[in-house]
Amino acid sequence: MQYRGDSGSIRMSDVARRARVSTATVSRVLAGYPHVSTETRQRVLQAIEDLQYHPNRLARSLRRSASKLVVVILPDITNPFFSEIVKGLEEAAAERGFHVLLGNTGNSVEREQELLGLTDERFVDGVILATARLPRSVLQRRKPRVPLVMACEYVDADEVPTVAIDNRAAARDAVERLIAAGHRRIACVTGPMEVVLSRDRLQGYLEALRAAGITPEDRLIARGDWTFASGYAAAATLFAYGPPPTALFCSNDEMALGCMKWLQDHGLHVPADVSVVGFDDIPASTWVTPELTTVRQPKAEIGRRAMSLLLDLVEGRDVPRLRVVLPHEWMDRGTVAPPRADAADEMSDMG
Amino acid sequence: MQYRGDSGSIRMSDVARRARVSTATVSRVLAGYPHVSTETRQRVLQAIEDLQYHPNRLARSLRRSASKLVVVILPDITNPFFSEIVKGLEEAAAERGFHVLLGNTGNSVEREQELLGLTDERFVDGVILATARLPRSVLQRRKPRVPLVMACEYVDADEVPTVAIDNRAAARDAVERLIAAGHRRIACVTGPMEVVLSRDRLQGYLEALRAAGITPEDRLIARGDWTFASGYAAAATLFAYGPPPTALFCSNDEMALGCMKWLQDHGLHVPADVSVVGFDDIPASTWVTPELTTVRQPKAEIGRRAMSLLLDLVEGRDVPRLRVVLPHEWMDRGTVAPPRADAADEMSDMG
DNA sequence: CTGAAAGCGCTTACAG
DNA sequence: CTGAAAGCGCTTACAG
Repeated sequence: MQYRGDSGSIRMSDVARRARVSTATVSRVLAGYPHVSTETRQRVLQAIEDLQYHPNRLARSLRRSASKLVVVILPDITNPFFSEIVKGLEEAAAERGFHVLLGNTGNSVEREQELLGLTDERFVDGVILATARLPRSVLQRRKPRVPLVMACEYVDADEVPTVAIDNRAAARDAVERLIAAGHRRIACVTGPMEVVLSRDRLQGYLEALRAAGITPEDRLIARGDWTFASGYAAAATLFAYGPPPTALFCSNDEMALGCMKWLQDHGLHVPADVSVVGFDDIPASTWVTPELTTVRQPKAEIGRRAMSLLLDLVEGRDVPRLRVVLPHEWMDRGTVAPPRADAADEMSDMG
Repeated sequence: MQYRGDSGSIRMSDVARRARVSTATVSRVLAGYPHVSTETRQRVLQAIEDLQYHPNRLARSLRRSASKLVVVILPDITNPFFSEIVKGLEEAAAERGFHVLLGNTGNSVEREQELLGLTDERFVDGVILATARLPRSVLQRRKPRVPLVMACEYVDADEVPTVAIDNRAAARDAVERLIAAGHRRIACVTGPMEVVLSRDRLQGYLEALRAAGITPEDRLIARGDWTFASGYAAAATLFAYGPPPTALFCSNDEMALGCMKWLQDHGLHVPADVSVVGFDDIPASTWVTPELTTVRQPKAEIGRRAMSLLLDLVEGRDVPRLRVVLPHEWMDRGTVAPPRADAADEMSDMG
């Protein structure tokens, strides 16, 4: 194939020979080092141009022991939530002359390990971890070869730098809004319980109920796995028996959309019959009718802050705080309304 | 920070010293080279374990002049279409012992150049290009340092390896279905005209119309940029004046969803009043009600084939064909119906 | 079975 | 202003 023809890859020494200088000089020209005579510089530049020379980045990185490369480990690029996070990460990296490469784990622990391996092998200067399926014991045991910052997720370990919102408070807020609208039979669709975020959001839900004097019911808590399909299935479960919930609080938007679909498929109107609240504010939350009411995470900002924290660590700067908590925002759209009067009646029967 | 404490990174020579062997031997153990005495192997393994040694991948790659790393350049990870492509790519890479890292251009030509630069600098062994905003002249002028395969997109250049569907045929098929359902006033929402894919799909649309003896009307062609918002805006344009279309053929699903939203917001029913067809078959196409009828691309398969083609080139294997065309599929869901009788009447007036 | 030595392609003190 | 030389951390013929 024509692509194998690079066996004779051009090296710096080729440029040096052509320009009749040493490689040291070529290197200096490339680095923009000031003390090089204009004439020599010209010759070198010309030779580089003639030869279409590109420095070997592997060699450079090895020598400098810095690659100016950061890897971002994502659980699932399928999840639109991460798109904006990545945008923020990339912005902040570009500003400081770093490249970012994305590693997709597809929720596989092995892939996550493999990608973290890239950092053990010092192939990159730093890593952003936007997932943590890896048991936290493993994460703590690792002695990081390069700086690591967690975005969105966190581990309880004291010293892992993290940028995220307060998930518990955000969930509590959301459920309080439902309660304020008059709901009392509020169901919760959670994410996988192995993920701290899911536990936090469930926690917030429970806190809000208790604070309002509502006793949580097991039957009103359904577990999903973040996907649309799992939201759809969760709704089916929640409406299977017993007095049905009048509102659903979902741990992410995709599951909330799944719930809405199930409700529509079964002749229930949102929000007239059932209110639905999501979490994250992904683009698709405004693609449906009615548009989804949700808790917005400042995604781009999380990305920017996480990257800038990481690069501070990479560059050995002084970092004031290792944990950054960003504010969430209530996006009041079309899926929350007061419960129907008859639902309220039922409720007073129960009370 | 604790993270800077790696100044004294463990090298192979440390392992060698501790195991009382040469680095050559350590390297052999690591490589699983057979002719090493069991005893020596044990000592080396123990030393590696004790020291928590990880080989420096930069050094290894430099020496071997192969990194076992492939970079995938994506226009926009926001686009769910690419998620499944990536899944296929990763599967095929993993099978053959390669890592894949994702590079997101965010539709920026500069970012695309930068990422291609990574290949000039031989940081990776190969590259998959799932976008090509770069003018094709540039792409052809480049003498690739490492193999490159295009996925989905293509350039007319004869010799760039490509895996994709036949976009023109797929679009023609879709529009023929609408015609078969009785539609004659069919609008088209295109992607950006700089992108070949958009031009191909528009071409297919025009071919289908002409083959049915329908004269294309400029006013029924609206240009979008792949986003939901642009689909929404396109619908507004198409229904602004003149006899309204009875069906919309959209160059991707996200724009189709935007059109559906506009129609719903304006009291028009899909598909009773207007039929809508998308392209790609992204997950969200089944999140809405009714579910979107669309043209499915075999995304995972495109990914797998593209990667396996790339790795064949990387490994210098013989490659039978440089261009692979995969079949598309018509996903008949809920957004296509015959036009209303009155719409048909209007039409005969025009005919 | 094992080691000494060269070399992958750069960069960077150290001289001059 | 410029070059000779050492070295980043590996791997791999070449000897023995």
